[in-house]
Amino acid sequence: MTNKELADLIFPNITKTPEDYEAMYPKRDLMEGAKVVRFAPSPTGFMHIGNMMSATINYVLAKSSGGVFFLRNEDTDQARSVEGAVEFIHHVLNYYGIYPDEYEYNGKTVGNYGPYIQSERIEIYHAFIKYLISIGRAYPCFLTSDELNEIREYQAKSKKRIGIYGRYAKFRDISNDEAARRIKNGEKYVIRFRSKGDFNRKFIFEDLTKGKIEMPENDIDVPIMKSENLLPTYHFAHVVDDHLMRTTHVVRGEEWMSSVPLHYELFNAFGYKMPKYIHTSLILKKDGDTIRKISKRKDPEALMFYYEEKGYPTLAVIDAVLTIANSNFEEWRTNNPDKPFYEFPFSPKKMSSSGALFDLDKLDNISKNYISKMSASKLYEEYLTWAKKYDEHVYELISKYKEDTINFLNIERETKKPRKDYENYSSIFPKTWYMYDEEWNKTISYEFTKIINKDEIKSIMQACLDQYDSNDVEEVWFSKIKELCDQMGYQSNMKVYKENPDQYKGSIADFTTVIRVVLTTSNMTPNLYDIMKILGRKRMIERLNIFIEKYN
RNA sequence: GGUCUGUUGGUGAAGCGGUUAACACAUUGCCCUCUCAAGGCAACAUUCACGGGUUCAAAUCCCGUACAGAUCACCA
Repeated sequence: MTNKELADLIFPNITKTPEDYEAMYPKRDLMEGAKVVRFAPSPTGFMHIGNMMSATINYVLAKSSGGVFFLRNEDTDQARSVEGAVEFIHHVLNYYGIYPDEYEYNGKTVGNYGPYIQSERIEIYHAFIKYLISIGRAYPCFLTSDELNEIREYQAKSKKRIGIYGRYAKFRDISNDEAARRIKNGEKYVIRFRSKGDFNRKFIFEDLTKGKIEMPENDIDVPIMKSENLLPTYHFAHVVDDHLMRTTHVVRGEEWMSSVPLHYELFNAFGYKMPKYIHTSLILKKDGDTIRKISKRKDPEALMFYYEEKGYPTLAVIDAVLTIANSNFEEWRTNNPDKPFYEFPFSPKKMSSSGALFDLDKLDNISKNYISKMSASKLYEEYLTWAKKYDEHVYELISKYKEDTINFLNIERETKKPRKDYENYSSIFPKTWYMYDEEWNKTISYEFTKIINKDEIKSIMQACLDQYDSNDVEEVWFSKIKELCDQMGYQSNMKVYKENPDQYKGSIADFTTVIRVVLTTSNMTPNLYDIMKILGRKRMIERLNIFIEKYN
């Protein structure tokens, strides 16, 4: 029996050849230097920060070169597929504005190089496998999992290289007739690639971030098609898909480095040119004293749910990711504060070659800067959108008090050096809750610093309210406060006070703290003048009364 | 065990044979100041994992060692 006959026996219904597909998916007509890249997650888990980094880099690479960014769903491992994972991928990409040019979702396909879901490409893979069998570069292997385990154990024990190669490839050289007999017999089998490599020979391949790397040739007969669902393995799908989809640059995790020799041989077997590779380093996490790969199970910040729930601005997250990915992004960002991130000239060479710790402090800092530069109304919109999804109570309050909320968020905002006190939307309410009357029914503790005499506080408040005129500009208001301060035995000049603190009941700081705390319960708030203006006389009196009632 | 990669401060890092070893985050201190936030200023690696070599000169080049990570599935 010839190879061709064996191939026909295994794939009787496959009539197309690699050449047919070659014609169906011609080279893309793009400008010189345009990069074709892909984000190809497998829905075996929810999208995590590493995926995010990969997606972002791909997007930037495509956008900045006038190329194409497509999304491919790598769902060949159906046993491990997680419900909702695909939906979440689309959600995240959409949420962060990383829109693929080509994709397939909910029955809709965009792009001419599909299908973009691997399980729908099974016929294509079969045509390529059939071809390989017919030229003698692939064969059915009937090794059972018990046999496989035995081989592995033996190899481990005798310190040999692990894998199916050389004499361990038991079915590599059986006759086609025997293979056919076993298949007709109903025996389970996988299709393995027939490697021609020599482990003692080296080849050099160039990774765009790590540089030239010398590696031994592959000599392992890896499975390219699984026995159960007849789907290809990752390695084979990668070669077929990225060739037919005309990918120019493959961005993938460092863990794939060691399969480069295999991919190299696979591409060569078809006579195809390898794409360029950008192997990105892992994102690590410091756990006590040890540094390890970030874990979806242990580290909440590993999964993309985290950032959305906390309410980080999307662009802040992207900047944080790019800061880790490319060492000169930060510099570019300070020089180009308003440019969209995808205009960043990403350089694979500038990627760190060692793993980086994902630094949440850094994210907070980037995020604070972003939020401080938003207009109050824009911030309000974002805050509202976030609250609607993640905090109903806050949503109701800020909807009801829209004007107050915007005015409050605007305090010390539209200035050259705006306040930077919110790193995400979920951190706003804990710092602003006192603006909402409804919240005052809950337990209140007043955080006074120095003056704690109830009657004294009452008279200070009374005096300040008597003098309060909402038409006063800040300077006028404050000079009135100072005047009262001095009249009541406090010192309005901090310098003078510090020289002889014993001569006064307290300083202007102690004096204003009284007003601040009675009105907000907190001794740490933004500008008092603005807060009083937003509250208005009526509410200030109410709050004084609440104080008198509750404070002992 | 084989194969590959890496190792500059608490973190991300710049550096590519001669620099006071950038910058950013964090931390600490001071200043400013009605609190807070912000801002300003300053401190924080006598040294680039270790050992050897090349050189007038090494974080930078070479060799070795140690340590760390990745990978060696019909998972991606």
